[in-house]
Amino acid sequence: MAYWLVKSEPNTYSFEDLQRDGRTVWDGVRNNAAALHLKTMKVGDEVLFYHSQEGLAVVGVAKVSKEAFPDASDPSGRFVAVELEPVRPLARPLTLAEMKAEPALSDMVMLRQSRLSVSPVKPGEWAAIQKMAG
DNA sequence: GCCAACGTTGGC
DNA sequence: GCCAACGTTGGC
Repeated sequence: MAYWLVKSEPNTYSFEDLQRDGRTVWDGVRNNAAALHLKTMKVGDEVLFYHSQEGLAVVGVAKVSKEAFPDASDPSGRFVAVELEPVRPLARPLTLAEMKAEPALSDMVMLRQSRLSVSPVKPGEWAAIQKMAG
């Protein structure tokens, strides 16, 4: 069981949208490093859902409900998608500023590589985030 | 709106 | 195979 973080612009697709839909195909990733992470995901892995551009906070937890399959929106056939389901919203959103200020999170991939849209989260980081979010 | 980070493309 | 130019993402 592994932990991940995905980014989405809430204007485009928010955590509320995921809760409404019940599940969604996480496609459109066009970055090799991010795609590699998608390919590594297993059913049941838990995923932090982060709102970029607007909100700038982790707002909920999702889980992988279907492992990597070819991204139908990618004509080259190189990239993959997964399917995600909502688990629960965080008790309160955990902002980027709070995460940056937390020493336990200083090595987080998403903080070190701000443009990466899918990144791994270490168990210790996951625990710290759950604690901070109440 | 600007700019830093960084991945990708294409000329050589 | 290198590297400059360019495009995209995302924070500020």
